[in-house]
Parts: sequence; C-alpha cells; structure tokens
Amino acid sequence: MTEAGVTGLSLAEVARRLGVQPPSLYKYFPSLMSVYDALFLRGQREHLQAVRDAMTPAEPGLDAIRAGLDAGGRWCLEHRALAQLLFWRPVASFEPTPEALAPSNEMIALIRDQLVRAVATGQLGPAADSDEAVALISILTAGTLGQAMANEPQLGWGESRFSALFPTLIGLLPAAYPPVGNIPGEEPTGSSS
Amino acid sequence: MTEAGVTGLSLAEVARRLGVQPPSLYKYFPSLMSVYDALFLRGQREHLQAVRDAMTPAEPGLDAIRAGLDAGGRWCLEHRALAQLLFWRPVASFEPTPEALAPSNEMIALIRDQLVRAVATGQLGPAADSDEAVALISILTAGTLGQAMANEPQLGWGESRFSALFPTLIGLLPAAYPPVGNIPGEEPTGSSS
DNA sequence: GTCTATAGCCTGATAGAC
DNA sequence: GTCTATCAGGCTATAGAC
Repeated sequence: MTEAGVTGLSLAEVARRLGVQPPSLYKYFPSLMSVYDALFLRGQREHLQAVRDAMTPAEPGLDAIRAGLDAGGRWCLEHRALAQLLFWRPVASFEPTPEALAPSNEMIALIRDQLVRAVATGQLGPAADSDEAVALISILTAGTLGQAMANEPQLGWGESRFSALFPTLIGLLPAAYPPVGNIPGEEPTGSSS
Repeated sequence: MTEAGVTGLSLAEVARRLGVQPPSLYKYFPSLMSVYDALFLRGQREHLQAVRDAMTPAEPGLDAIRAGLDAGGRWCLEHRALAQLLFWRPVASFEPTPEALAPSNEMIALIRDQLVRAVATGQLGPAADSDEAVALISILTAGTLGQAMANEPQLGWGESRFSALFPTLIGLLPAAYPPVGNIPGEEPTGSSS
C-alpha cells in the first residue's frame, strides 16, 4: 500500500513477495476485502494503543489529550498507508466490519473521558463534555494529519510544520469552551453545583 | 470517480459512457494520467472561483475568510471525488503538472491577502500575516472537510455537524493571533508604528 | 497447506484501415 | 476522428492434484 497506494494492494503482489502462489493466500483470507478488514482492525488497535500509552502518564485533562493525540499523530505518519485506510476510506468497495470498527468507539470514549477531566479541573467549560467537542478535536487532528500527508509526503511528525501547530490548536480549546468565571468583565453563568 | 473511487477511473469506462471505443479517447488525451491532470486543473479553477466569488462581496478580513472557505467547503462536498483528487492525492502514480498546480498558489495568496486585511483592521495580531497562519487555516478547512467526507458520506455542507463547527473554528483565530492591546492585564507589545 | 492450471474478467495503449 | 483488431499485461477467484 505504501508503494502503490492503498487501492493498489493486490493479492498477487502479496503472494509474490511472500514467495508463494496467489491461490495459497485463500487458505488464510477468503477475499481481498477480508485482507483490508484484517489490516483495518490491526491498524485501529495499534493506533488506539499508541494513544492510550501516551495518555496514561500525562496529567489528566488537556495535557492527556495533547499527549495522546500527539502520539497518535506520530503513529499515523509512521504508518501512512494504514492510517489512510483507517481514516480516509479511499477504497470505495470496502466497508469495515463492526468488529474492526470497535476500537474507534473506544478511542472516542478515551477523548471524552479526558474532556470530562478537563471540565472537572476547570481547564474547560462544561460545554466541552459533549459530542461536539469530540468532533472539534477530531477536526483538528485529522486536519493536521491530512495536510502533513498531502503536502509533506517525506516528513515525519517531528519535522512537519503542520504537526508543529498541533499543540497550538489544542491550546485553543479553552477559547472554544471557556471555563466559567475566567472571562474578565463577565459574570460566571451555568450550574452553581 | 464518484462511483468507483478516484483511483477507479478508467478510460474504458469513460469510452463506454461516451458511446465510443477506447482508442478514440487517445485523440484527445495521450494517457490516463493526462486525463487526471485535466480534471485536476479544472477542479482547481472551479474551486478557486467558488472561493473568490464568495469572498468578494464580504467584509474584508475574517468575514471574507469565513465566507470564502465556507463556499469552498460547499463546493468540495458537491464535488467530493474531484475534491479528493485535488486535496488528498489518492492516485499514487499521478503528479499534477505545474500548470495544473498554479491555481493553488493563487488560493494561498487570496487567504494571505485577507489575513493582511484582518491585521490592518485589528481583528488579528500582526503574527497572523504569516505562512503559519495560512497553514493553520488550511488545517481547519481540510480537517472539517476530511471528517465530513469520511464520516458523513451522504450529507452536504449544510447538513454536516462538522461543517457546522467551521464558523466556530474560524472564530478561534483571534485567540491564536490576539490583536495587540486587546489582552486585559497585559501591555501591548510589538511595533509602535 | 501448497501447488498447477485456468476461467473470466479487467486494464492501458498501439497499429493501421476507413 | 472514428473504427476494428490486437498486444501485453494485470487481476480475483476457483477447481482439483499432491
């Protein structure tokens, strides 16, 4: 996929590189699409693990979000073709099975959990505990990755001028969801409990 | 491309739908890649025109950026396959010719111009007149579009919960590039002219 | 679990008649 | 400018021997 594009994957070429004949592969995978599905599942799991591992030691809240997604971004640029299969769906005839999609739900839960922490510690306002905030964060992440991949095909996460902006972008979240009582000249509003 | 994916475009199918035989197409295009290049150029021009048309009547500065890129986003979701060819480069063996890439430079100039206006009118701080700010805006735009395309393949710009966040995202620019003198409790810094 | 053989498709591209 | 005919190759997938 790295060499021929995600859609360029072919069982014949896989067999060639394994040193076997194409029909042999059908003992392991019933179809080309099942190979995509296996790659999809493996990719989702690895990506999720990379994000989780980076989140765990970080300070809960915004720092954990930044650290986790930063690691996720690094993983994506280190596995570009796989990341494209996961997050841009370039193979028109491929629909991942529900099992392969499961880690993606865990990923959303991971972010949501840290948003709750950020609200609890006063880093963000209560509106940040929402699907909308998760969507906003996914825009920032996917946007950074998409621009890096399309415009800097040679550069890793550490060299990209787009990924360099990612901490700044996460730093804008408090402006989007201002903590109550932190806006000079305005009275705090919202629940008093 | 809409039906079979960007990489699924084939001259044989084009000929079939035109009601001609495949060799006839070679009188107009020397190769499949030259067809991609023609599509790329046409797409870039149409997209640029859509953005320009929406910018012109708007208030210069942030409003023009928001209006232009909003129209650009709408164009992209109305021409999804073409937009993918333009901005995500899914065809590994296709490299656009310099002529086909020219409108993209005009696009950058268009944004940069409005950033200058935004700085001049005090909507943004002087640091917004930079390649970095253009990159940041491109992240917000590509991120919104990418998430809308990947997760809401059926919805247009008007129905997308991602595109609904786009005005908010543009509204964060003043937080990223705060206008001088607008930060309570801090003294204005920078050039005094 | 690997192979040979093959069916049945598809593709981009060229030669040369009309 | 369109066609027929064709080259030369690719692919997924199956049948069935070993």
